[in-house]
Amino acid sequence: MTTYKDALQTVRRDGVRLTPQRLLLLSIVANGNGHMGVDELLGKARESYPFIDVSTVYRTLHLFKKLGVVTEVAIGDRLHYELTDANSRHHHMVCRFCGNAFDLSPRYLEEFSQALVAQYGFSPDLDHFTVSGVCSSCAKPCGNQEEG
Amino acid sequence: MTTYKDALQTVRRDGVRLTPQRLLLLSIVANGNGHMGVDELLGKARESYPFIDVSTVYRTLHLFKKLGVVTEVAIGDRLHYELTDANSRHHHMVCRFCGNAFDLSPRYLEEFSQALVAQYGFSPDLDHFTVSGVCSSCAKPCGNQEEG
DNA sequence: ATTGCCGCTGCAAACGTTTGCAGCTAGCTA
DNA sequence: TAGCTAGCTGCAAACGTTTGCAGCGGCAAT
Repeated sequence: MTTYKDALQTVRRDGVRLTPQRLLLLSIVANGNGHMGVDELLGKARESYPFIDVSTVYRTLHLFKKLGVVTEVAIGDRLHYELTDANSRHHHMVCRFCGNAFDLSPRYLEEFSQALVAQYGFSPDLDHFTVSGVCSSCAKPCGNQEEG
Repeated sequence: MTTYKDALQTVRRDGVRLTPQRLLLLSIVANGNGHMGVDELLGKARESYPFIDVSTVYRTLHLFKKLGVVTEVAIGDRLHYELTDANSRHHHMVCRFCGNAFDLSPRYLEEFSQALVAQYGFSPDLDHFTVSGVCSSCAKPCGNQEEG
């Protein structure tokens, strides 16, 4: 699992600088459980460096996303950020009742993707795909409480 | 094509009132080309009724969406609104280069959906699905200009 | 070690969207 | 037709995110 060190190297490219703020944010994303929003990241960052600004967090996350170092995952209305791990690429299924996220194997999307290319000549971006729905637990008759 | 009249009836449900503002916005969405953002809707609405407020547009669109009368389609960063037409349900493929939206037959998603239910017991919400990617025109060697 | 360049930061203002509130009005009742 | 009530509107302020700007600081050349 070399993703964090790979990420560091990636950030150094093209005159992009590895500043303390960026190191801090990268380590927070890397050590986080993988599903942190901007608020959480800012809060954690301020524990180490209280002067960091919200705009720096946004700018840094956008940069990391552009560099492919972090992945932005839309869960409900919120955007979450996690370290991109090319070796264990996966997608998400998010339950709209309980909010839990489940991993989804890429194989189902591969079929879908191939069909689109063949039929329409359209190459879908399916690197980080999230689909909303209802999970098996919440689908049970007694379990479907919204936002449980 | 009875969608507009159906929509009017739907809006009357549950003590929800049919105000001039709502009628106006509904007719604009219904007569629009199907891909209008909040700005455009507000502008069009103000041609008929200059005093209408942005917040009313947002609130009305959210209401219509909740009632299932309009469909919210994410195209790039923008949200577009179109009248829901249950009889011609379709999905969208949006090209990230030229921004054009293409209709996608639901059959490909049905296979995908069935696989998810069978494999994970997860029922995806695929009523209004939008996938980003690159269209056949922009995939040609000379055609891939961003935001063309 | 000093200099200069250029990318990054924090601040503050701008932007798009949401929310609280007081007054207004659609639609019901008589 | 008149009156009532609950839902709706416009306003303004709040919120989360983005952008412009002046100054700071890392890096490379000297």
